[in-house]
Amino acid sequence: MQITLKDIARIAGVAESTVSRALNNKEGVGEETRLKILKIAEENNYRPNQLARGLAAKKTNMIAAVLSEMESPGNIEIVKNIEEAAEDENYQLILCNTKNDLEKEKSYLSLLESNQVDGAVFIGGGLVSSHLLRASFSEENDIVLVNRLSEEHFFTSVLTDYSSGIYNAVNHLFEQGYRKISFICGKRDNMIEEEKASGYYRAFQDAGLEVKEEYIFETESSRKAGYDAFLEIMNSDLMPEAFISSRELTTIGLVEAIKMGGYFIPDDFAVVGYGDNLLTSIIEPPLTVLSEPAKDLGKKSFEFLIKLINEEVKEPKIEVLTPELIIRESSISKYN
Amino acid sequence: MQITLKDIARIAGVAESTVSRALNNKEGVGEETRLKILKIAEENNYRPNQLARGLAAKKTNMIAAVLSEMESPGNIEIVKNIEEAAEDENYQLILCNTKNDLEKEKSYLSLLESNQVDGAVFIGGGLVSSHLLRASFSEENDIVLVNRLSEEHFFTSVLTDYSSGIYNAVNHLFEQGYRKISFICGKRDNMIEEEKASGYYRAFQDAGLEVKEEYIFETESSRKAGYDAFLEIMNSDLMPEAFISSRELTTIGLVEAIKMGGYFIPDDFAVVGYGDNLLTSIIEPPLTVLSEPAKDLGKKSFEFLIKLINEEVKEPKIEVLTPELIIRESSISKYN
DNA sequence: TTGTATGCGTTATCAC
DNA sequence: GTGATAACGCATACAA
Repeated sequence: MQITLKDIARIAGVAESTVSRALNNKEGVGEETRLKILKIAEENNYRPNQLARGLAAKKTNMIAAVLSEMESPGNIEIVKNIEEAAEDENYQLILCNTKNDLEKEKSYLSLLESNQVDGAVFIGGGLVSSHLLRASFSEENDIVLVNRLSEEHFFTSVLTDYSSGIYNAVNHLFEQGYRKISFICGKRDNMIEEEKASGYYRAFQDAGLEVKEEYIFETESSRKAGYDAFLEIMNSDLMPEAFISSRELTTIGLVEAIKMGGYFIPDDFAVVGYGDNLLTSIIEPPLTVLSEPAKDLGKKSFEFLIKLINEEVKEPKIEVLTPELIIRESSISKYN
Repeated sequence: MQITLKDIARIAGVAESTVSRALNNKEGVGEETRLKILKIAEENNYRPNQLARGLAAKKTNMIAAVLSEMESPGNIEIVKNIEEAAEDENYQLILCNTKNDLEKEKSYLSLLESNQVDGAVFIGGGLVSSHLLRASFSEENDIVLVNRLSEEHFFTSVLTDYSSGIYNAVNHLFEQGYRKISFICGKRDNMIEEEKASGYYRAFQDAGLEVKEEYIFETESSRKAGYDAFLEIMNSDLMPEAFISSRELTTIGLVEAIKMGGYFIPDDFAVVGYGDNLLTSIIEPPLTVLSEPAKDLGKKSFEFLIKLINEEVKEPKIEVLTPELIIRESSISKYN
């Protein structure tokens, strides 16, 4: 059995409250007794029971990272950075994977409601569900959103400015001389995907060009969807010169399909993908990508969450980070 | 404020213990009262406080996944599978990243000792530290090791049979006609790396061939280390025909270096790498790899942990899973 | 079947 | 500076 605070009190011949104060570096305990208590605790390898502590203090020093999916390297990267930041502040991180299942999300939300965690950061996923919305209305639930939008209600959020990201990507392709640019994005009832699309439109508009709707493909977010999208396009009579893929997994599938079809990048098709990870940098040819600011997304979101928990801020804050366009071979025109 | 069990008892006009029983589906509560209680709980969105529950029942339904590093996709994959298995059993998972820092590992160990988690699975990392050893001697700490070895003491473990994995890899290369096979592994004071090396030796021995020590390179586990290893080899006068890289990151670096040097795989050098992930399957050419049984590593380790927690087993069990050799283009000899 | 009482390990509020 | 003592929210042994 672990040694408890009560045991230490008994050994030291003092009251539990004194031990508690000494161990927590609170004032009101003589230097001599403090030292004695610390020594006993050390010798007996005392570990405060976090449950009891959390119960009494109404604070667990745990937060939940609720992921919409664990497939994309980008999300993992964000979690990694949250974990790092959390560790610095002595917070533990509970990993939750909803797989885009609202029921699961709902159940993870109860971590907050049952006071098991002090706060939660939701990473990715569709428009906020009613559960989330409802939870956030209770002042006690501290929630931060990463790369996730809400319609009616403001959450403290850290977002990627996908619109300007795509805008830059399109312009880059324009500069390379490409005009027939196919855009592979997600279903546009998803606000984030709609935002990406807006960047596409805006770029064409600003260049005085007209968008041809046929060049926009809405697909699921998966490797296979990216692969299939290319096949479908090849079966049509549009012959794009370039592709922009707005998500990590579809980017991979798209590139696979192009290569599998015996085509060359960028000679036959230029490609701008999404996500700066091992894969996109190593694949042949190295891919021009929009690089998600994963590090800052992680750090910032945790920072916001801590401020919410500590009640240093009241109104929701929103920070928007711009993805960086990392230009590699896949989008460089040979006619340039 | 969240509604508590006491509140429900008051509303229902019964004792707290009755409410507790009803809510936990325990016997000894009338059907009528049970229904009434359940209804009240439902209406008020009651969430049991997990801290209080854990404190009283000495069980938190949380486990820790302690990762030696979060860089390798394989480890992430294992965590993902643990999370999945855990969710099925209604366990939460705390994510801990030690970055191979023993001090951090030690601090995460206190999660166990402070009863914040019911058990922990340690994924990867060097020989078990004394802290781990000590912790495991206390019967109360339920620990499972994944891909990690211990010298003196048996832990419940799920291991990858690296030795036979490498053995098979070497034999595969033999069959392809390669004899000068360079082996890039980790420092061999790490038992797992030593085990991998043993597979290399064994394969040569069984084939009646002699191992040339110069062909074995011990490096760090990183992309850069793999890259540098190739450069170093090119600067020597050994001209290997094939490479076996025993870790994910070095595999990637190695392939990069080969391509960067203007060489072709497998024409100039055959390659067998480690880790079946997006990258190794998509890279050009697709890599022959030893595929880590990540799914089973995850499932099995959680399964073991649960049995330890539930005290269904007493003595440590060890399960050894064999990595699968996935043969792709990178190791197929053109002279075959 | 139901209620009472106690304990889980800590923090916090009082007195002294 | 220190010590009782009451919470925190729930589970459980025992009594009724």
